[in-house]
Amino acid sequence: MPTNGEIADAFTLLGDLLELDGAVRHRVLAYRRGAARVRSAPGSVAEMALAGRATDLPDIGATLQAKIVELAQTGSIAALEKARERTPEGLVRLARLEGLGPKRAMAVWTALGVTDIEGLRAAVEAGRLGEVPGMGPATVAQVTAQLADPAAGEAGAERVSLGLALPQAEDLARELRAVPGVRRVEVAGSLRRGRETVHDADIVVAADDPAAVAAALEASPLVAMSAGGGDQRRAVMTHPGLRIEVAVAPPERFGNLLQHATGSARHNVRLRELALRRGLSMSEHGLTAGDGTVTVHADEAEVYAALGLAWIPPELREDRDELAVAAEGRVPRLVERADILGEIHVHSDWSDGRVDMATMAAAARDRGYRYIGIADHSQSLAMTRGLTPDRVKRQWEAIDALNAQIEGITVLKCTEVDILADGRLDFDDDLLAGFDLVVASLHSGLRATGAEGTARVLAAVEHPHVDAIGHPRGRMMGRRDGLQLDIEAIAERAAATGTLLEINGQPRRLDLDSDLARTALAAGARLLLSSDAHGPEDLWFLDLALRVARRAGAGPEDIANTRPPADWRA
DNA sequence: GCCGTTTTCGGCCCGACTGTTTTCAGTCG
Repeated sequence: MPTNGEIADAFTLLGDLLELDGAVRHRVLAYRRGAARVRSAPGSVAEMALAGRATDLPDIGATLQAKIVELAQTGSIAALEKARERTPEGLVRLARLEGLGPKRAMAVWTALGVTDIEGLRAAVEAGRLGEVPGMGPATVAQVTAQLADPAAGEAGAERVSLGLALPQAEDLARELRAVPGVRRVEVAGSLRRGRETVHDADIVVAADDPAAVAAALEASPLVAMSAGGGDQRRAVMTHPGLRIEVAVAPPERFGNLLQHATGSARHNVRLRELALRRGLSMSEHGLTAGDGTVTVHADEAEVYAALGLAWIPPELREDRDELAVAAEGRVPRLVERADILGEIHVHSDWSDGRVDMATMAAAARDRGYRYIGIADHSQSLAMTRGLTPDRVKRQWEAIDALNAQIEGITVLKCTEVDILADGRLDFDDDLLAGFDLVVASLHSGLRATGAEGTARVLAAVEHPHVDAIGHPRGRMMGRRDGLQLDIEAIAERAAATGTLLEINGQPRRLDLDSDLARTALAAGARLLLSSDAHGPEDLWFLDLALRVARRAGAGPEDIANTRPPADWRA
């Protein structure tokens, strides 16, 4: 049975090949919309299609459903194979290079016979790219620069974690707020929507004089180089290599610009379609009526209100069902930073943390937490100085002493106990019973494929002493995707046993991700937010986990951290 | 290829910017 990801990949490729072949634009877009819809669907779309129910999903019609059935039953799609014969697949990567696109990629093929990246490299080295009609020196230089990267044109190349991009964007936003004449500055785009990875950052600025903003960018110590732009938008590159787009509008239409720049693109398309049905043309410049009068909005909520919609949290603007929900005024109350009372998965220098428990507890108190759970590693994880049972008991004594001395916060005796290869835990039950709370995590066998990962996680979920599963999938961005978990099965058992599933806020983990978390919530499970901090400066990673939870649609009642642990079982 | 507060056919979001242009197509977000 093909996974949603495999179906989505097939549709994406088919759309790309059709686009190169010059197919009608909206047919191409239909495949891309279908791919996105399948990819984010909570259950198996192949099973739905075999039951004739995939057409219940928006953007999936009879034709796409038939192709999903074909893929499930034969392992391939005839239309995709035909498209591959007609158009070399390597051109897809060419078309992804900046400055190229489907038209120019095809022109390169026609003029030079180049069908893949390697062929393009050879053509560039031979100085022949400029022979292609429509390719001037600027485009040749742009393409040549990208070819130095071995991953040039690969899908998803150069996506960076939310946790690495967000601080850079916020630092620049803070600088811009101090510029004379600047009234408001917000981080927008996929960062504002809380996407786990982004390929650039967007900042919007309310100011009457765009030139002052441009000058400030030019002078900023955070900026390595300017990356072009005009009066309304400028792009810069930070020293770590993040591209940040800065858009400027006068304060009276800041709401229109913020809404536009936040996206998602699909959400905005739906919004503009809705506007058209009401006789309004919508853009970042405002709402234009049929007689040409333009209405502008200083605040974003006014834009939605002008279309008869309640304001929609940015994390939900992904073209699921949010417009219908907002039209009915049923927008959910998502979990917020102020709801968070504490967390139970941070480390100390008893294992691989950088500071002692008292320092961590004081830092947690400074964030307004009422409790903090020290969850150091268990004995099997030797490289982290995992605790033996003897050291666990000494740590408990130290925590008792700390609680007697520290004020304003309660320190909890927790552990991040390893789930061993056979699904058993790294401590025996007697010892586990002595902890306030037990987080069980996988740290080995994370490249396994198939069902064994699910079985190990399920064994831990069923364990009577386990309160939460840490970073369930075990992904590490840029290194491994982690396990292919049957998250529905896990979440159902987690709901039945009262076991929490963690959203780990480490920038390279963000695990569960928002799609898995959304599915887990639908199956009735509750979530635990963790920074997995190894020092005080990591505690803000919890804010990243919070964004992921909001993207999953989680409200305060879905998140354990909004309550004291004493309430969790109830 | 999808879809319906104009529709089962004929539409399908909107604008900025760039480069190669002799008036605009292609790309990008």
